[in-house]
Amino acid sequence: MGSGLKRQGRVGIRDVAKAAGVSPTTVSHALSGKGRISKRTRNRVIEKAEKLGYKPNRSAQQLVTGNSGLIALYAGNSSTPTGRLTSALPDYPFIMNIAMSASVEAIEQGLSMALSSQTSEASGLLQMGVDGAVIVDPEVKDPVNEEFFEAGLPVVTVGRVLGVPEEMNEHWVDVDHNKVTIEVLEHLKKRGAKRVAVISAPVGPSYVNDSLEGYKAWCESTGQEPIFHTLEGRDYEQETRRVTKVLLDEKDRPDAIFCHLQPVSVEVLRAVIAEGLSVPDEIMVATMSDDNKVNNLDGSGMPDLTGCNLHPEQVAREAVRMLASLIAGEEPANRHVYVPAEITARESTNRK
Amino acid sequence: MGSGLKRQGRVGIRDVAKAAGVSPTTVSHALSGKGRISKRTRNRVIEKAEKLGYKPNRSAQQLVTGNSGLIALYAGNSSTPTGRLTSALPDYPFIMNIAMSASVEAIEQGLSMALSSQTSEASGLLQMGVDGAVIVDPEVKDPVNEEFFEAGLPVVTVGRVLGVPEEMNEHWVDVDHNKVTIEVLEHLKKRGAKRVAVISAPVGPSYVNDSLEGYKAWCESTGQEPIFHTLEGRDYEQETRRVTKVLLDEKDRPDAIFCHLQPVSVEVLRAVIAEGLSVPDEIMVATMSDDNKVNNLDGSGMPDLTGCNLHPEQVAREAVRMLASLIAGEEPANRHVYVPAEITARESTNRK
DNA sequence: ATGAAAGCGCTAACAT
DNA sequence: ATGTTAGCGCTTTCAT
Repeated sequence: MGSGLKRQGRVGIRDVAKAAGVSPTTVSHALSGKGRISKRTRNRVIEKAEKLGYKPNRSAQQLVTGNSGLIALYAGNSSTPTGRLTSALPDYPFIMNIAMSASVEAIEQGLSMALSSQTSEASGLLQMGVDGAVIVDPEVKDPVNEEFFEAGLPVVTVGRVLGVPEEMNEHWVDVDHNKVTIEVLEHLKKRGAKRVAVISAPVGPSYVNDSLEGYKAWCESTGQEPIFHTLEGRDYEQETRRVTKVLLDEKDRPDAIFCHLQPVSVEVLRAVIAEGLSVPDEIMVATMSDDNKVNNLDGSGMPDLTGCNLHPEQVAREAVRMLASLIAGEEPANRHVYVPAEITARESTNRK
Repeated sequence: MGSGLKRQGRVGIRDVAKAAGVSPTTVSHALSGKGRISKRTRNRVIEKAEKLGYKPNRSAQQLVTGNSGLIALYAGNSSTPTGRLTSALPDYPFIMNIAMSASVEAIEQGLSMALSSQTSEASGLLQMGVDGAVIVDPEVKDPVNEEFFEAGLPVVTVGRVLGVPEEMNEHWVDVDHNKVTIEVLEHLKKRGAKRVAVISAPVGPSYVNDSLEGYKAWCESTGQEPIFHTLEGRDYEQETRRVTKVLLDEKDRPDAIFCHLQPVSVEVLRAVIAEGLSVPDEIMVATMSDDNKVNNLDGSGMPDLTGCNLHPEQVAREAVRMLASLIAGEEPANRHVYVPAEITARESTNRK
């Protein structure tokens, strides 16, 4: 026997049944909304259940339904270029946030969650009988997507899979990067920016496309000539310094730079200041990926960085909730969810 | 019904029993090592089980044993000073590594794992019926420790709880920071260091004590005067620059600097180079916390940083394994486990 | 609209 | 040393 000690006095479905004066079956139905039950009894049952603090025993539910109650959170290493100092930064905090929140939401949904960051682990989880998966920043070429798809297991992605038939990526949660990009651009404009340049993350994830489209549309509508560089991701720091130098040396120099990745913004900040230019007066800098634990730079001699709150916690929760629905055999309320994001203005764009 | 589709043709204990010509009970006993069974039949059963690819149904096991099969990984925010750029760095990769590995090991142990980083979440998990917890870098004052202790639930810590009676921290996994510190110091000495200074992480976690003790012992045995600064953790970058300046301005300047935290080392590297001194020829720099994804600085114009492989994956696995034993009601093989660590020499200490 | 009964896959008393 | 029996707490036919 384990340390379980047979959870003393835990209230079960029978206790609720007795208290409500009905059968266990009725309680089950009332709580799951499956059978046909009169409103009155249902409410009575629910009330009693809450009053007694009834929590269904997940093991029993899983045993009878045949589910394992386990889901995988797969955050592939795709977007984690290895071997460089700064390259680790954009991903860890974001994935940590997602993982923590997803884990909590999973618990609340009666599921538990296994993390995996490698293809082999993910396959292992499949073998172990997970009920479904959340895949963060999915890649088309990643075999994990296909494996789950072929196994017929429900998958919810965070970010869309670009370039595949819709039925292979039916369910996703995403941030409206297009919209938040435009919000940032408008903010910069309002603060007096005349020419806004963009330093983009390497192509691949859908958010890069989305943001760049937003930028192009905004340029079109405002008549500004688009100026953007897409990083290759081999060496963020070096590339960023190079690109920044190029931007600053242009005859018609941009007076605001918007970067997708937070560490890139920091490097831009460094480079701009090193060049003897003032932030935000001569150049404003903003980032899309933001981490409030990280962007507050005071004490480092650099201005706090304007960023976007992409609400990773909410993204994670929505994804897990959607997956839970799918596992329960329900059609989720929405198959596509956009989580709103908004700018967090700080010192680096506070031009007066 | 869920998508579980009643796991078709899944081999159960009865199938194994039939194949081995014994009863289900015997199979159960043979596989768990509980009852008294002859060696011969046990082996036969095990063989058949493997051949048929038998995997026990966790839900059924949990239902009957009364365990939830869920453990908590609690990595408190203690060691994560907030609000500063670099302060996020030391923790995220380490905790990510721990979390991922722990998660995988949990699965292998038939458990699943919920992440939590906040007291409230951890309490929530307790209410939800977790079977035990792994607590990373525990703090004495953290209520989470006590809550679990009082609930009588098994806890394994990663790092020791300092200053509490032994029975409140019976089970832990730790890295031998004392030993690895001395290994680094010896390495530096061998490379020609005459005076080694240490910049220590803020006090609290046991590893800080352990490493500093190692340093003091080493100083005593080599006759070097100890030179160390302990960061307060308010602003790593600024503090580090200040401390480094002080060290470099001493008349009898140290020619090697060992830091606990990787981002601190990077800042030291910057400061030393900015001061016009060469690494490793004039000053060697090394770090204790290391991340191979992060310490490889080439391309940034700075030498790769010598660090220590603290084997976070192994630490996590040991901790989960120990916890699994405790949950199963067994006395674990060891109540204290030291995971070996070793230096990873790189360019920043490669003085010829 | 509600309930009785069967059983998910496993473990653990209690025989033998 | 091995088998028999009785559930763990829940869902789900199938009656009523």
